[in-house]
Amino acid sequence: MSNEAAEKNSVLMEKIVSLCKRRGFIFQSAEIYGGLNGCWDYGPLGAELKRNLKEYWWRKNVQEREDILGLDGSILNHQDVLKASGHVGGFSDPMCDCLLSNARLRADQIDPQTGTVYWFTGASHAESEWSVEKEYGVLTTGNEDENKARKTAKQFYAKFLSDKQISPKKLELAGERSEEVAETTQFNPENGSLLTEAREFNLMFKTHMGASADDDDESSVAYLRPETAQSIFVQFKNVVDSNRIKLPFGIAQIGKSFRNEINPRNFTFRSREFEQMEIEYFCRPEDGLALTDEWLERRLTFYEEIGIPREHLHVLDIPDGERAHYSQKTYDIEYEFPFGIQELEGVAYRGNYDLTKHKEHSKKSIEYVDQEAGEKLLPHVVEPSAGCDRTILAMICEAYEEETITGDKGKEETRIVMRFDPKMAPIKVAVLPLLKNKPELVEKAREIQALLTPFMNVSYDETAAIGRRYRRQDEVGTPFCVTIDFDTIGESGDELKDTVTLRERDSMKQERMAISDLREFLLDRVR
RNA sequence: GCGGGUGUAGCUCAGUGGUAGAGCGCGACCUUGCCAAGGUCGAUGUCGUGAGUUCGAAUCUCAUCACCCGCUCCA
Repeated sequence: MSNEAAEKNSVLMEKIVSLCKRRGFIFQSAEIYGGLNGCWDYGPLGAELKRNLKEYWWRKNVQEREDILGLDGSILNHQDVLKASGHVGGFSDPMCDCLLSNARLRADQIDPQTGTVYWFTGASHAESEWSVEKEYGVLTTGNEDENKARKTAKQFYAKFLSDKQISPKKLELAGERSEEVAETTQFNPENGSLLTEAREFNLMFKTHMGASADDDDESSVAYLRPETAQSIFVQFKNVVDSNRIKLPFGIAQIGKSFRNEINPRNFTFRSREFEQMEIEYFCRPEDGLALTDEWLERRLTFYEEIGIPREHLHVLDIPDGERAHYSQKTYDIEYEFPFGIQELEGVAYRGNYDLTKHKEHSKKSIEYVDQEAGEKLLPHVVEPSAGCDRTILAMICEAYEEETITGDKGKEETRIVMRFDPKMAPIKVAVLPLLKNKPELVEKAREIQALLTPFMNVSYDETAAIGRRYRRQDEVGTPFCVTIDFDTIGESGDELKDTVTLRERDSMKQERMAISDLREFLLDRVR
């Protein structure tokens, strides 16, 4: 992305964030207390939008399928579940920082080095009577000599100088000694500088069960789940036993998950609390790869159905070596966000890794029993795991449009319109009496509101000029507006009596429609 | 975590030490008429938070929180 394009997209993203707040889609969590890093609240319209997405996903993936069942697992997870899954221990990365360049490295990815370390205890500058005492070391390898180490050390100590005019070369090093080391990972391979001690970043939220549990009582430890998937694996046997279901079949779940992200970024994209929509689709080992491809296609179709076109999605076939070791195939479905192409969903073929781990750790028999074939097996699984909040954000970014329109008087103006798919739109129809100081119009409008409310989310607005009200609805993506005028109440004769103006969001076209036809017409388009 | 930037009304922003501002939006009323700019009236601020300097701080200093950008990270 060029700088110019990045700047443009950054401005676009700011406008989207601003609209989300202004119209009540998304607010910063605890804003009046200064905000809570990485957490967001959905306002009235955001809550509607999210419900629409989740309900549609559930309908398509659970209710309309005989082979997929739903689950709603607890958010608090038993520590043994996450030990078995590898999240405890494995879900943290030891990191260290370079003392010289501040670069951050993963401690487990540093190649061990052998060479001579030159240690120093501090440095001073005689002319300005400045000095610092701090242990520091530089590793030299191969044919590098001690002068290189001294130069590096001076650069390090110069970081503590208050007078930046003093050249690092003018510093006097103190307490030099050398040491031979082998296979060390304490030094930055790039520049030989000493690193900080490796620090653990545990990415899970840990808590203690029981109101009187002690903080250092290890047995009371529980975790907020880092993914919804584990309860599906853990309850696999119960689901099988309580339902007459045969392979292949899936278990689906929508719910909150929590990760202590080091660096939350990009509005709601990387949040510490987020919602997932996951399916674990269990199958025979020989069907896994083909089903992975099938699920990828099905998921791409889903995004199209909710208004995210295929051409704004990218499929990343994760190459060997970058996938989790147990995965034979993984696709990432990515969307072109203004801040870059980023992952919405992963479709991963996980083999039977998870069930195997839970069988081992629980020491319970959780195999699937195939009565007909007379065999027991741990099925393989394909996991389409979608980010709900990320999908919402993609829908918002995709819907946002600034349209330049030329008005009657030839002047150009900008119309901000959210082109949500009508199925997803938070408000389906706005009911607008042309004037609010005419009781007959208001009364008729209230009747139409009452007529439609049981079937869809309706908004009633009688303030301001009619054009302004249309634009307000455009900004929140309401696909239809119904306007009640004097013809509706029979002022122009019986032919137009009980008809209204129906205005469509995207085209801004208007048509006259009988009130009695409204419900069916709208339901056909907003479900 | 590092570096840079930002934080003032609902939104966008002006305000470089001396009375807190503008535009838009919002609310009420008027308006027989359909794509935001007709009229009248009105409400709104711990100037992100906390400390310090000062007779006096939105403004200067320090700390802190949040957001944005670039690194880094993302099982």
